[in-house]
Amino acid sequence: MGISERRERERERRKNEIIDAAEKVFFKNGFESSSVEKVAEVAEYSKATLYLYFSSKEELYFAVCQRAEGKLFKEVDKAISKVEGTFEKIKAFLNAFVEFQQKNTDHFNALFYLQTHPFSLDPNHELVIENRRRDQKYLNSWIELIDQGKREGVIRENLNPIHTVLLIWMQLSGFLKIMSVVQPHLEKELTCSKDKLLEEYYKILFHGIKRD
Amino acid sequence: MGISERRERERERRKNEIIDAAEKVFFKNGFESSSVEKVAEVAEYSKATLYLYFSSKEELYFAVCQRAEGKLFKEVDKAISKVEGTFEKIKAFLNAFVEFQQKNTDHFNALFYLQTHPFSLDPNHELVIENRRRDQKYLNSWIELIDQGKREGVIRENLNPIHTVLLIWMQLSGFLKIMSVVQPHLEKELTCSKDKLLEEYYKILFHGIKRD
DNA sequence: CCATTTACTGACCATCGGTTAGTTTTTGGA
DNA sequence: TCCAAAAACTAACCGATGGTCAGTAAATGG
Repeated sequence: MGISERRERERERRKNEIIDAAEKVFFKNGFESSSVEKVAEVAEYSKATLYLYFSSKEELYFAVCQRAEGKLFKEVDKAISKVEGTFEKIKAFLNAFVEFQQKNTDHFNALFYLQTHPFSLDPNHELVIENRRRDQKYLNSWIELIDQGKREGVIRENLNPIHTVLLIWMQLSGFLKIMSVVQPHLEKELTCSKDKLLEEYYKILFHGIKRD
Repeated sequence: MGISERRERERERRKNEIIDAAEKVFFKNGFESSSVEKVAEVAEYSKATLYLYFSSKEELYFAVCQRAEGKLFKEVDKAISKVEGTFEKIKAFLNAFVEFQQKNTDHFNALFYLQTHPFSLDPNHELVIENRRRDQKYLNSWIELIDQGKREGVIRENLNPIHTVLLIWMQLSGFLKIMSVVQPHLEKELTCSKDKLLEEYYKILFHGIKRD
């Protein structure tokens, strides 16, 4: 049937247009302060129609975040592929992440909010499963990188690659999020710039994982 | 006037009872999913009465968090005072923090939510100023500790104490929060326990800041 | 030509944060 | 003892919001 396929395609396109609208609204006001009504207005549909495409406000937000994550992964991949060597790749990874947070603060905050906010989405939801699979795949490539670093002898032998990757991820997201919250206050009251702090972070991290 | 003082005292006591009730409700359901109506019900007042004591839901939440932070600081202080030596104190600090998160997950999550969620509380509000002063004081005592470690020669010379303290704080809160979110998933899909991960974190951090 | 499916929406509901207008209780001076 | 002012409290309300439902209009396909 050619017609039903065209219909499916158009439905997908409309869905994407709704995500476009949702992105604008959510990025501007955050999850809590955005209303489905407003998203519908920007998408030029009625609110009831949005609920034909997304079953809840959370699902809509999740779709926006998934797209943002795709963008992040893509940019990080690009940055990594430009350099050679385990340590250079780790550095490129960190730098790309920081740059992403600086240049796409909206995307980053949305992703962080999703990760730390207890959403009540069904774990068996198609989108959620797909997302988990992608995250897992990405994580594995990082574990592989650290493992390679160990084999090359540039990373300390007594470090577990899985732990190391998870820790870097945890530290980095904690760093970036808190930076985005306290940055202005920081520079005034502690005379402490973001760049200096980041530099110090690299220093401690690299010293912590590098082989003597 | 003895009467007006007694009145003030009773007002303060009622305020505390409301915070007791708010704590129960907020800890059980989180900020978003708790309603002021529900807090009022538990406190055995009408909702309108709560607004005579707290000017918004956020202010009420802030009061709950301030109490939680007091508890955290107290426990951390207790743990530190038991040991001697800079590195031992840092270890005690980290352990106390982790233990607090494990034993008082509700308190910890409330504090983290407050820190990362953009609340619209007046920065000149009495409670907010008092809180900032306490945080600052606490931070300073930590900076002093790291500085002492440097003078003693157990911490690397090229590390800035302010940066180091902030980084430890950022890393730790990122670590604990993500742990509290992904812990079940982690153990199943990555065969990676919290304790092992924490151990690895200590390893990397200490290796990163310790003098060779 | 018509029954079914698809796409869509206005009007509605329940809940929630916050306000208002008003009642009851406590007080302190005459 | 009386009474006006202040303090403590609340029922009823408001506007906004996430989500639902009954129903319309158009495309589809036999």
